[in-house]
Amino acid sequence: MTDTFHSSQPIYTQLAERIKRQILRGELKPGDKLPSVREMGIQVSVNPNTVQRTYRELEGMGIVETRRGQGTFVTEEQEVLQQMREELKQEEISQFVKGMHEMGYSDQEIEVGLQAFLLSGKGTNNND
Amino acid sequence: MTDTFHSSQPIYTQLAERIKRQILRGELKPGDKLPSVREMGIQVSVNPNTVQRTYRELEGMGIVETRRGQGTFVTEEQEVLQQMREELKQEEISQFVKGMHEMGYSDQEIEVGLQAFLLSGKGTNNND
Amino acid sequence: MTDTFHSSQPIYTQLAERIKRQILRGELKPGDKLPSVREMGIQVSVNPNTVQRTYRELEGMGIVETRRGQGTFVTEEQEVLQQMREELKQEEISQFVKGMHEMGYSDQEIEVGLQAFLLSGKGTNNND
Amino acid sequence: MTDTFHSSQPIYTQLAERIKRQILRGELKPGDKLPSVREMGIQVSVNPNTVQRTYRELEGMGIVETRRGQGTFVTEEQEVLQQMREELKQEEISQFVKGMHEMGYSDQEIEVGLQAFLLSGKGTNNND
DNA sequence: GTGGTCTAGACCACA
DNA sequence: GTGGTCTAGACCACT
Repeated sequence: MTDTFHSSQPIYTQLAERIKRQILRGELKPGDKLPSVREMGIQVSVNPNTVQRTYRELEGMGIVETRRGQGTFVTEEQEVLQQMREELKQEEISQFVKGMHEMGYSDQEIEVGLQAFLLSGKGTNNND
Repeated sequence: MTDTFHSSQPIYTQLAERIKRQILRGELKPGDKLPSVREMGIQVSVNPNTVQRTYRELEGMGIVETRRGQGTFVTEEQEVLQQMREELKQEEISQFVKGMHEMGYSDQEIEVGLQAFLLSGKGTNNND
Repeated sequence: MTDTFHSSQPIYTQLAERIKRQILRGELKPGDKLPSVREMGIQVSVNPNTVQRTYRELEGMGIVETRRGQGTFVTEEQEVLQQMREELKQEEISQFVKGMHEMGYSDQEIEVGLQAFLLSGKGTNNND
Repeated sequence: MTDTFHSSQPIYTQLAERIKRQILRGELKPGDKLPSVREMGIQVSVNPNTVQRTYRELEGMGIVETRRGQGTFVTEEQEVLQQMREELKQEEISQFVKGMHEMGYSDQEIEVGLQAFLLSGKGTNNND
């Protein structure tokens, strides 16, 4: 995770997405402390101000909570996390479809292709 | 397009994928000349030898043709390009599903989510 | 086997041919391990990268299989080896005829000469 | 032609063969002067004594003639050259067949393969 | 100019 | 150890 950022989205948005994914992946659990803005700035080689902005955004969504003098923590409110999970799913799907469209695949190709792939069992994660 | 390469895949593979996508997107059309190995090497800031390996790989798949002293060109054989299109679709879907699984989404969530998204018309590309 | 390479063909091609011949001669049997790229590089006094390209080429033809950290092995797939045998026969014949033409022998001289030679029994390998 | 010698045959034999081929190819014509033993020794990077021996052998076969103080010349006697042509044909065929046998090809495979090749017209030298 | 080959040398991943 | 990748730099062949 020492990469830099690539897409045309603002960096703070990308960083927020990345943190959301880490939460979903379980790399960050409810109640966990996020790295300090300075620390995170170094880790992802980004200006601490940008990290600050990211944390503010996430706080606005209720995903993290800032406690003065202690740091920033992943919320323990399941409801919020659940909602985030749903929203991120939408975003991922949206991005995926957009990318496929750009490469000229039709909605039908995408849907049929996905179904075929899932049925073929190449994914093997039928539940979680 | 001055980025560098990121995943753990070899550069020549990533570059090949990128070129395939450019063909699908229509940024490179059948018969078009690709940048020379040296030129492309500068563009993506890798060694010309690495670019050449990419071109050789693509040539092996029949996607490009090289003409000594002239350059490397996108094939005009529709059949080959068609096959590439299918293969790339599979790859994209596979990567997408893999990523979703990593974030804890089940096959069903993915499929239902996709269908809902497509039906909602947010994609608006029903054909191409 | 300490010779170097001579014709105007690229070294990696000549080395591949040499290995194919060794397989046909039975000096290398299906399942046998080839010398490591470095070892072979020393044996034939070429750069290990050149040897690797040879191995990669042979792997592309299905003639050898490489196992990371273990080495490169002659395939055990008889079908592939059989096909290789046929192709190499064509190549040998082609080269022979080409050489004879260069020395001014006509097709007829070649064919009649060969038949006479085989009938005379000087070869004594009517079967194998 | 700056190569060295490779097979297990004595060098003077190989050199003699090479010169015979040059005559057949027309690179050396009847009456032409061969390089001096010293000169030839340098050209093929071989000891002049070895060249001397080669010339002696060729002279024994009547293929070249040595004229004191002038040098060594290709004979102008067509009969001798004709005979050499026949003998060389035999040798070439013999070597070819021997090589094919070593790789496990049967007489029949060789003959059928040759006929097929000549008929396919890939050689295109039906006369000379 | 173009692609093609080869080398020397470095570093990585797998076992 | 093994193969795999990548670089830098050289030289060749084609046009």
